[in-house]
Amino acid sequence: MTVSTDSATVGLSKAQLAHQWIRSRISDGTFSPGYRLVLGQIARELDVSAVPVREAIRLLEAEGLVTFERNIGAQVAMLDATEYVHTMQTLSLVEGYATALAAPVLNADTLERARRINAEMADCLDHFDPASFTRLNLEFHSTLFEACPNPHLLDLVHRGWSRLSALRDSIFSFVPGRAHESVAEHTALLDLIEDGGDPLQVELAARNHRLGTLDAFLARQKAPSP
Amino acid sequence: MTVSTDSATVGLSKAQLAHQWIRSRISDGTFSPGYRLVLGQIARELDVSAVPVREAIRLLEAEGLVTFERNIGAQVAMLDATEYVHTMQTLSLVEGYATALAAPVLNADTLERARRINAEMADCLDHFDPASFTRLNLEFHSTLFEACPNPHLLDLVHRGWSRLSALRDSIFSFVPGRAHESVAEHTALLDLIEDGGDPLQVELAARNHRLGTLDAFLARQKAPSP
DNA sequence: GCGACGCAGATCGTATATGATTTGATACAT
DNA sequence: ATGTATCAAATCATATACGATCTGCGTCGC
Repeated sequence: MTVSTDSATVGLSKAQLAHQWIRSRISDGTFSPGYRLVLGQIARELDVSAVPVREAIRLLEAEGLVTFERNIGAQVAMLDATEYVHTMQTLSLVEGYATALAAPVLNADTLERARRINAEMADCLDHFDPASFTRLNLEFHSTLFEACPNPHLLDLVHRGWSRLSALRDSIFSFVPGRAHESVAEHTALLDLIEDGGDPLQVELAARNHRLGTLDAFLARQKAPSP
Repeated sequence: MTVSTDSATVGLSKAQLAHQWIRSRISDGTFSPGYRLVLGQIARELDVSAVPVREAIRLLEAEGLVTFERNIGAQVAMLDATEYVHTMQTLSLVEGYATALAAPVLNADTLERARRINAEMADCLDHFDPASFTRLNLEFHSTLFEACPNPHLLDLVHRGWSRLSALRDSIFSFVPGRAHESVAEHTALLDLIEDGGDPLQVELAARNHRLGTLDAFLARQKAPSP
């Protein structure tokens, strides 16, 4: 979706290549939280020198995906429960607003596509396919917020999702009860947008939908499956 | 406030030094929008090699303060009216929420300090001192949002202000009428917080206060001083 | 006169080499 | 046995050198 990493790499500097490559590895779970990123090691693997790799890692640090200490090294950010809460809180905020800004410019086709994606999500619940459900969930929300006319905001939304995907194997997990609720809220949100609902109402609906997922996680933390 | 740049520079890498140095130059207006940043030139001035300077510039690019093109060079971001709108919109959002999250943990001393700062701002209006007014405005808002317990959100707020300060000489300007309104809204916001107002109410008050400044700017754009 | 070609300067991009810092292990003294 | 000093390996940090790319200008052919 965002970048195919191996297809359209023409014109990119090696530093940018390394940046995307490492980010993909973090997103797909090859480098899980806590994994140590050694400059020389990655440089050899990508067949480049250490300088561009260093630059890539510093950029990832700025994005919050890795931590870095002078003369020590870098490692994929350890995203504990607190970090998860902060990230979800921020993402709920910016995505909610982005969705509200995007709502007025969404056409019927796009909304119809969102409904189809949501229907697929419901199917995933029937067949118990959490992986597809998670993938489709991003697809659903993307369909809405990608139309946001404010590029800064959109960038923040992307970064938020990027962080979340980095920890999908460590903390985040599929909560069946919440998932059903989620699908229903998607429908409600689409209805609200289609009816040309008040922007603030759309914003809060989108925000609270995401915060609901956070709450479900927190409730699950307190009382692990008995 | 954020960094003194020349005082506590111990333990920082040269790349970090360059990063802060360039950022300060952008913030204080030495490098105004459009200014061309030449690697070798800056490297000579700071008496370091080009590599750390390059890293610093790439980080500034990621922050949105400079634009960068392969084999061409970097320049301080040209922040036109559209960019200003997007930045203000995003900042209003994140700062509003950060303020709402911070509100419950503000103590009486802090609120009292905010009131004093606001009183000083009113004085600046009487003596027509736009520069101090602008400085105090940041100080006022910092007093409130710095207590925000979500570090990601706080970082976004800082970045927003950083961007704004970068263009203070090009677009942003002091609008006397709006400034009076601003002081009044500050008081209303403090009252709301002190009364333990509903978080959403605090958020929207803080947000709309900032958006009001944006609106004043837009109105001024359409109808320049007659 | 006008457009295409090509050269020179400027600037970025990266590889290589060297220095600085940290870490961990080992040996020694108490 | 424990604590400390010392050394070697690993790793980051940066300077230097060289290569790649772009820009602007001058020249040549038409």
